[in-house]
Amino acid sequence: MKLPEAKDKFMQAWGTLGSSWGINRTMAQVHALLLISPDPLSAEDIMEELKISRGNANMNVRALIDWGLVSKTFKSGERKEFFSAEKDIWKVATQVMKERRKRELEPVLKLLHELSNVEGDKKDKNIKAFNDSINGIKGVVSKADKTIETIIKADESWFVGSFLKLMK
Amino acid sequence: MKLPEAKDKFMQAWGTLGSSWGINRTMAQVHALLLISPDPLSAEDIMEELKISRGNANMNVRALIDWGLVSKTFKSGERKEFFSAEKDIWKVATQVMKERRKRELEPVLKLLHELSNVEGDKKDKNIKAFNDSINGIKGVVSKADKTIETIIKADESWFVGSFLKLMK
DNA sequence: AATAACTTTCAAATATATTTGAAAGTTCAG
DNA sequence: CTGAACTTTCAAATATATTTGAAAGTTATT
Repeated sequence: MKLPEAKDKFMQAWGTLGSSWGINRTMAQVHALLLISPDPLSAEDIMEELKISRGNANMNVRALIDWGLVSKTFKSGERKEFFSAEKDIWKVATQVMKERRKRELEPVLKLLHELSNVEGDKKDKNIKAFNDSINGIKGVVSKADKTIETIIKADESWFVGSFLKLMK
Repeated sequence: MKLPEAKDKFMQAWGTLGSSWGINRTMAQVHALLLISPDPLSAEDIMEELKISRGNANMNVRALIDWGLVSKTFKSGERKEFFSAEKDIWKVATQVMKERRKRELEPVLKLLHELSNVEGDKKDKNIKAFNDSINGIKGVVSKADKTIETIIKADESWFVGSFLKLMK
């Protein structure tokens, strides 16, 4: 397969994967494009490669910066901004985990805590079923939360090298 | 907080969480409803509780069955179907991981493999950047894939009890 | 201070995803 | 069989999310 075709398939696939994980398709495609570019790209480059408007390019690049996956760079003598993506995929993965943990897991945990004890007769089977569910979910969600925290703090070599051995 | 309010907040939150993880909001709400119901519910019950149409209720219940999270049950003397959700949250979590792995991770891995070696001069920096990206991603994705596989095979007590200790 | 080179914003347009509801399909009791 | 009780389907309607592009904003240069 030639490079242009491969690039295209990759950006497509990254976009699809992103959108099934709650990340806007175009944002994921911009990310893919920057990931495989050896040099930083300008807004124009992005608009052109992905055939998207200036506004769209701008918004999605901002979002990626907000997620900590992309940063601005400057070329001497050029006034416009260039963008480049973090190339270390392990860092990308931990950064995404960190953000999603903060944005989604933490609020859910907070709510689950609030829902932990409803008023009323603990013998009522509706109340009992509810409390049991909430507690079960709370257990698994907070375990997942702590696991992610540990993974984020661990370094790549640990993950790559030891994880599977430890799990045996 | 009283039960009806708590139920409502929970179904709401589960719906929101679902939709940021690529699961249709209503499907997640139906799931939440069944999770906290001590007894199986009929299509009518679901329609009424969530104020959704028959078709919608039917489609989402089917999808949940398809995901292995909900099953049909019957009441003697009743002709209609009742539905109940798997109550063990650990099983729910592993089931979801299993499905997403199959539906999303595996196809991406297959593609990454195909993209692994593009034709052309390995010294060309565009080709080099592309190959490096793809290989890096392939490494992390397949590691994640294997990790999920291991977690799925492990049992709950392992996860709950030993995971954090092992990670230290 | 005026202009040029750029970036940001956001209301309107478009595209995508979900929901509805009525018709068609199925199953079962009589 | 037939009709009643139920489930499924799917085209059209609705709701939600994304995209556009032109105007407004910003910043550097002369």
